[in-house]
Amino acid sequence: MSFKAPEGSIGRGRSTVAIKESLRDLRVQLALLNHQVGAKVELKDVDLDCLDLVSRHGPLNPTALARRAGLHPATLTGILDRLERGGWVTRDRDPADRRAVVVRMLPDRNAEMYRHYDGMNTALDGICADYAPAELDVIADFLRRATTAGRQATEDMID
Amino acid sequence: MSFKAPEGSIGRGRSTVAIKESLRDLRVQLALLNHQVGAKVELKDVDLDCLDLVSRHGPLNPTALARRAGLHPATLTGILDRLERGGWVTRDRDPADRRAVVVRMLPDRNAEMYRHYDGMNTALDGICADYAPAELDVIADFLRRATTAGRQATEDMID
DNA sequence: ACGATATCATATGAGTTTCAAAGCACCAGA
DNA sequence: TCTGGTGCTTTGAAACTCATATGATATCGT
Repeated sequence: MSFKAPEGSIGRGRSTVAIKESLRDLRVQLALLNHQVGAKVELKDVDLDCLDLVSRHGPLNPTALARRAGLHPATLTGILDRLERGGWVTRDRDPADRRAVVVRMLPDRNAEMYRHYDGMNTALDGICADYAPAELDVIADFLRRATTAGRQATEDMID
Repeated sequence: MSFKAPEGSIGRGRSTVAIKESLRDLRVQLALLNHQVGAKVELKDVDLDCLDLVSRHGPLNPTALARRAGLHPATLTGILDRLERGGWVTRDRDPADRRAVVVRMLPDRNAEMYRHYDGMNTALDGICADYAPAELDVIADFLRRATTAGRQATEDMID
């Protein structure tokens, strides 16, 4: 997917290669978009990634988040400090296990964050409007499967 | 695209929302995959992004790269130091303008980098194999357009 | 129930990174 | 040749990452 395939190993079809190239460009571009959003809200790229994970995978504790993000637990303390200082998340003590901490994104701020992606969102709405419902289903399906593949590839790499 | 839409603003169709959600997941997942690759080759996430840009947009000078990556020129010096030390890129003086520097990725290393994405690549080949050629074209087209939208949204954010 | 061990988050400290500003080398126009 | 502008790097201060140590709590074995 990332970085050009050596000459010998062309994939089965032209479109498959095109898809992988586009996916690579898309990744970089979304990273840059995120970087700009991060600049707006005064957060590091990695902070935004963590916030995304929290917002997505519900309330979770720092250790689980660190594992998910591939970061050292101590590093996460600093990241959570910034996120908490900025009012993006709360750190609550788990009543069941008082060692544990539960990180939770604040809903209002979620909406605020969403606003920063407004341009991209409306652009995507416009793009999607050009496709037939069946085509949209194909695209959605592909993206889901690509994500799963990415997760698998990432896990396989941790050894 | 990133972060959940407020309840009121559901998009036109179910699939469009699903696509935006998946795109968000995909972004995070690819960032994590990159993070792991970065760990393997002892490069920071941002280094890998820059290397990707160099590998993609041909030989270019640090200033142009800094603009593309949304980074401070001084920051790029450090990044290029690491990339050069690791033998990923070369810094050549431009003979026409001896202030200028041309950054160029070394082809051998390109192939080596490609190997780290092997798992993801074969997974994607497998996924693509399940689609008809016409469907693959639809997907490739969508990804291209989404990338363009991302680029536009990023540029609009720099003001 | 009690002590030993494990787990969770954070503090500490060393090494690294980022970025603004200054500096150096070079180019181009007057 | 002077002057201003451009391109990259160095400098120094602040911030960041992460291995290890620490303190608080939980769980296991007996």
